[in-house]
Amino acid sequence: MRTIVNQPEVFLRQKGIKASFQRVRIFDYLQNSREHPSVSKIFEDLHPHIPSLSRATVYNTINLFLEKHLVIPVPVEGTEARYDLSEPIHAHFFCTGCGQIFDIDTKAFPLPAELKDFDVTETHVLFKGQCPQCVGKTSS
Amino acid sequence: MRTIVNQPEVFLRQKGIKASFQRVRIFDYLQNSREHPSVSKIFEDLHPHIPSLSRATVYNTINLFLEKHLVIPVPVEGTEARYDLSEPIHAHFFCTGCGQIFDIDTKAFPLPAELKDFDVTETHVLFKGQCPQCVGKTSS
DNA sequence: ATTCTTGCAAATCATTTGCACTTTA
DNA sequence: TAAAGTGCAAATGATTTGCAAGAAT
Repeated sequence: MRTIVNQPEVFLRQKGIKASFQRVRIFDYLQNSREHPSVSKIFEDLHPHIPSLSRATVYNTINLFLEKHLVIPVPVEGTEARYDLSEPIHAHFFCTGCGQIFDIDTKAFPLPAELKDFDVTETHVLFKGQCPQCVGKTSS
Repeated sequence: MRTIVNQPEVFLRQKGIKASFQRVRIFDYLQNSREHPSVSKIFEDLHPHIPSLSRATVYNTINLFLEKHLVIPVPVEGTEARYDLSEPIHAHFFCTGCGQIFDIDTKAFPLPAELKDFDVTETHVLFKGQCPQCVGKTSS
């Protein structure tokens, strides 16, 4: 269960990020989105409400959030990067039918013995297939 | 442990793929590579030996191999796709220091109950961090 | 006033496409 | 010789960069 930050400006400052209008809006968007959005999606959804917003600013902001570890890239292959707020370990399910990415609760993955000399900082588990809404539909 | 195909032309035909010179070379390259290479890497390594080779052919071939399920994309974020020959389930470790991707043997990941109505066709486990060679070095 | 942020446009990089030429069954 | 494969160059799409103008401290 995600913890919603209700004072994003304070939260951003604590992370060493100056809380500009655009950054707060993008952070709010990420908090309220469950779709692990791409930069394009963020831009297209916010642009109508912030007409002056530029794609470059969304890229700048996401890259800043990445540096400060507020967001992580969801490791799905494909041409467009998708992002998620950093959270305790959880898995993702990527639907090859509709492209949605679902959060899946899961216990921590037991670390294989092979990795004992590695410094493991992140674990990602990705399932792929069809979600219940897509299972019925043709898949040709 | 990977099974090496020593008659790639026969193998490709069995998969319904016409065994052109370039395709056999690219398949051989994938078999002998342990680096989960990108298209650029494949191209740059083969080009000196096959001067006529074109990047487009490498893309065509990889896309064909993907269709025929000979290779799978390794789901790491980043701007360049990386590929692996299809294999029984295993995990990957991505080193944020040197960019190497290691194969890690692992038991099948137990399917979370949440996914009972999903059609799960693939499971990917990705660990990230620093490999033993990079752990010592500065990380600023 | 200095520093950081934004927004535009141009640049870059990965990937795809269109098409003419070559290979091969 | 028809069908499929290759290679080049141009097109597309995502992302980054350079820079001038704007906002914040």
